[in-house]
Amino acid sequence: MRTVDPVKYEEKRREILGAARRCFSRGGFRGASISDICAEAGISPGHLYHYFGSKEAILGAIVEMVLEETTERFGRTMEESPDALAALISEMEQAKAEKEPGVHVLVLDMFAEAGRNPAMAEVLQEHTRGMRRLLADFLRKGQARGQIDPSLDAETAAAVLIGVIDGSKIMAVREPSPNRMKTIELLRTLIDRFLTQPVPDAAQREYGE
Amino acid sequence: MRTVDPVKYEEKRREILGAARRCFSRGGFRGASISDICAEAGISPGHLYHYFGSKEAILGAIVEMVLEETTERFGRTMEESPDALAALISEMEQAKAEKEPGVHVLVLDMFAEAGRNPAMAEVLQEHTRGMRRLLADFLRKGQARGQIDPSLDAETAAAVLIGVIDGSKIMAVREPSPNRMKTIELLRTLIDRFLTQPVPDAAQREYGE
Amino acid sequence: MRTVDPVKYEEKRREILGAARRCFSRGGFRGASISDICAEAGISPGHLYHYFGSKEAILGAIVEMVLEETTERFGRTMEESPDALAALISEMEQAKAEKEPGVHVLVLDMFAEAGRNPAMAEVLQEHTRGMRRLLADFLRKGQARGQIDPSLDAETAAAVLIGVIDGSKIMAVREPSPNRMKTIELLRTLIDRFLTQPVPDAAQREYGE
Amino acid sequence: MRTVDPVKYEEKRREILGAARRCFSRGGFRGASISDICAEAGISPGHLYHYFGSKEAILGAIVEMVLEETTERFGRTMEESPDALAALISEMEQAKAEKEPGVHVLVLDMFAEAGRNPAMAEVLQEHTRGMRRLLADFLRKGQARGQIDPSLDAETAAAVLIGVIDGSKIMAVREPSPNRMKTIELLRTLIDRFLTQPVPDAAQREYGE
DNA sequence: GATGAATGAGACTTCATTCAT
DNA sequence: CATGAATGAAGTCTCATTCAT
Repeated sequence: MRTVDPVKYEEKRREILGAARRCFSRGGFRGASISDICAEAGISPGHLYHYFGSKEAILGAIVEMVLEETTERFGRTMEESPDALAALISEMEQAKAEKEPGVHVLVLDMFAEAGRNPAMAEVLQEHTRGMRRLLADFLRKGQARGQIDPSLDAETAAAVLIGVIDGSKIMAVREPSPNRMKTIELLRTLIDRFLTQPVPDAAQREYGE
Repeated sequence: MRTVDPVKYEEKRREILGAARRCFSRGGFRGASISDICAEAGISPGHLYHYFGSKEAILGAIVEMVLEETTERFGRTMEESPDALAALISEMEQAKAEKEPGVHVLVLDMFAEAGRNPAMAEVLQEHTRGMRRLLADFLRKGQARGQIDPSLDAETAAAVLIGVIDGSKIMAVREPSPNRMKTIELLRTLIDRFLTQPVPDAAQREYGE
Repeated sequence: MRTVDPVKYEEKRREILGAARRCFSRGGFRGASISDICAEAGISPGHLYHYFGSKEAILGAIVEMVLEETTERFGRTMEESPDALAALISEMEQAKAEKEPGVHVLVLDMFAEAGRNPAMAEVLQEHTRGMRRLLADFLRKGQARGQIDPSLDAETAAAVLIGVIDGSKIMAVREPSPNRMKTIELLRTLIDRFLTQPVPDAAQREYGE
Repeated sequence: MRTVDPVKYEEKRREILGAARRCFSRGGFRGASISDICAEAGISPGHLYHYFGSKEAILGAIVEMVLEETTERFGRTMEESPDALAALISEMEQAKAEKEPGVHVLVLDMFAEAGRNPAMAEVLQEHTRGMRRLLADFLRKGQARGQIDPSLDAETAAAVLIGVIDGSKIMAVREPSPNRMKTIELLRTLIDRFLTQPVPDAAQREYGE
C-alpha cells in the first residue's frame, strides 16, 4: 500500500551510514558491531537489513562516502587556495583539525583493509586515480602560471604529494601533540622546495666551502 | 632432572610469534583468530597460553618485534649508504621488496590500531622517538659534511622524512604496480630538494620569464 | 507494529530463571554451565544473553528471587501462626518439605558464595536485615501479649533465631533422614525455653539433689 | 634404587594439602585450580599427581583433614571447659576468631557440596556421628553432675546443639561485624536455657500478670 | 622423584543474520 | 515498515590431566 518513497529511503540510508561511521570511527571496522550501529542509529537490527544486505555492504558504502567527501573537500580546498603550496598545507591542516577525531582511524583502517581485501583495494585505487587527476590538473595550472617547476611530471608529482599527505596523517599517530607546529612548518618547506625549481647543480653542494 | 631450558622456551616462543605474524599479515590483528595461529604453529590453544597470556600479548610482542626489525634495518641501511638521500631511497625500496609481503599490512594495521589503542600508541611513539633520533643524527652528520642544508632543524626534518617514508608505504596500497619506478624516482627528487639548500629566493620564481 | 510486549519478555525471563534455578540446584552456582541452562530452558546461548548480561547476572537474579520468596513465606507463616514458637517450628518444617529439594543446596551455596563474593554478601546482608526486622516485630508482639520473655532484646533474639533456623537447614545435610522427628521436637523445646522466662536462679541447679 | 621413604612422602602430601587448603579457602573448591595449588605448594603439576590421583582426591583429603581438626579441637575445648555452656560458647568464639578467615568458607562449601555430592555427604555424616557422640557424652556427664536438665535426650540434644553451632557460623556471613558481641551473649542465654531445667509449667506464662 | 611442555574439551560471551509478528 | 526474539557458529581463554625427559 505505502509507496516506497525513494527520498525517505535514501535519507534513512544516509542516517544509518552516519551512525555506522561514528561507530567505526571509535573502534575500527571490526570493532563496531551491528548492534552498536543500530543503537547509534536508533533502529532495530531487522530494520537495518532493509537498507544494507550485510555488514560488508555498510562498510563499502562508508568507504565510498568517506572517499567521496575527501575528494570533494580536496577539490574545494584547491579552488579556494591561491597556490599549490597553500592548498596542500591547508589540506593537511584541515585533516588534523577534524571535528570527528576518529576519521583518521577510519582512513588508516581503510588502508590496512585495502592491503588484504582486494575489493576494498579496488575502490581505493579508483578513488586515488580520481584524486591524482585532480591534483595533477592543479599542478599543471601552477606550472602554466610559472609557480611550479615545469620539469616535474604532473601526474607523478601528484602521486608523490598524495603520499606526503598520507604520511602527515600517520604522523598524527606516531607523535604526540608537541611540536606539531614545527613539523607542519617544515612540511611546507618540503613541498615548497619540491615544487620549485632548484638551483643549477653546480651551486648545490657548496655549503662547506 | 633440572630441565627448565630457557633456550627451547624462547625458541618455541619465537616460532609461535612467527606463526602469529604470518596470520596477522593475512587478516590483520582482528582477522586472525587464536585458532588460526595455533593451526599455523601446530600447537593446541591451551599450549599457546603457556607462552603468551593473551592475544593482546601476542600482538604486543609482534609489534615490538616488527618495530625492532624496522629500526635495525634502518640503522644498517644508513651505515651502508654513502649519503642521506641514498639511504632514504634504499629504505623505501627495501620496504617495498619485502620477503613477506604482508608486512606492510601489519604496519598499516599497527597505525590504525595505535589510533584507538593507547597502549599500542605508546609503543609506537616510543619507537618513533628512537627512529627519529637515529635519522636526526644521520642528518646532522650530513650537515657536518656539507651534504645537507645546515639551516634545517635535524630533529624536525627527521620527523618529516619519516612521514614521507610512511607515505611511500601507503602508496603501495593506493596504486597498483605500474609506474612505481617513476614515483620512486620522483621521491628521490623530493628528498634531494628538501635536504639540499635551495637557490636564493630571488632566483626562484622565474621559470615563466 | 509496536510489539514490545514487556509481559512476554518478563515471562521468558522468569522461564530462564526457573531453568537456571533447577540447574543450580543440581550442581551449584559453579557447577552449572550456560549450556546446561540453555538446554534446560530450550533456548540458544546467544538468546540467553538477551535476557541476562552475564552468568553472574543470572545468579544475582536467582538469589534475589530465592531470598524474596523466603521472606514472603516467612511473613505468611508468621501471620498464620498462633504464636512465635509455632511459627518458627512451622518455618523449619516447611523448609524441610520443599517441593524442589535442591533449594537447600542453593541456599547453602549462597552462604558459601557470600563468604567470598562481596556483592553476594551485600545482597544477603540486606535480606537478612529485612528478615530480622520482620521477626523482631513478631517477637515484640509476643512480648506485648505476655507470651515471650520481655527481657529479651527483640532485635538480637531475632538474629539468634535466624541462626537456629539456618542451623536446622544444615542438619538436613549433616544427618540422614532417621530421627529427624525427634530433633525437630527438641528444637521446639530449645526455642520454647529460649523465649520463655526462666525460673529464678536459685531454683536452677538442683536436679541432682 | 631410592627407597620410597614413606615419611617424606607423607610429609610432602601434607604440605600439598596445606597449600590446597589455603587455595580452597580463598575461592572455594571450584575456584582454585590445580595450577594455583601447585604454585602455592611450589611444585609442578606433574609432581602433584604423584601424590593425588585427581583434584577430587585432594578435595576428599582436605575435607577429611578439616573435619578431623574440627573434631579434635572440639574435643580439646570440652576437656578444658568447666561446663557444657562454656565449652559450646568457646567453640563458637574460636570458630569466629580463626587465623585463616577462609576456613568458614571452606566449611560452608563443604555443606553445599555435601548437598549434591553423595560421597561428600557420606563423609560429612560419618564425621557428624563422631562429633555428636562426643558432645552427647559430654552432655551426659553434665547431667550426671546435675548441671544439665536430665530429661533431655543427650543424643538428640547434641544434634540440636551442633545445629546451633553451624547456625552461628552462618551468622558470620549473614551479618556484618557490629553487635556480634550481643548476639554471642544471647546465644549463651539460649544454650543455657536449653540445657537448664525450666520452671514448672504452671509458672511459665505469667509475665503479664 | 620431578619437571613443565602439551593436550583438548569446555567455559563464557559476542555477533552477523533471519524471521514471525 | 519495523520490531526484537531467536539462532548458532566462532572467539578467547581456562583447566584437569598426561607424558617424554
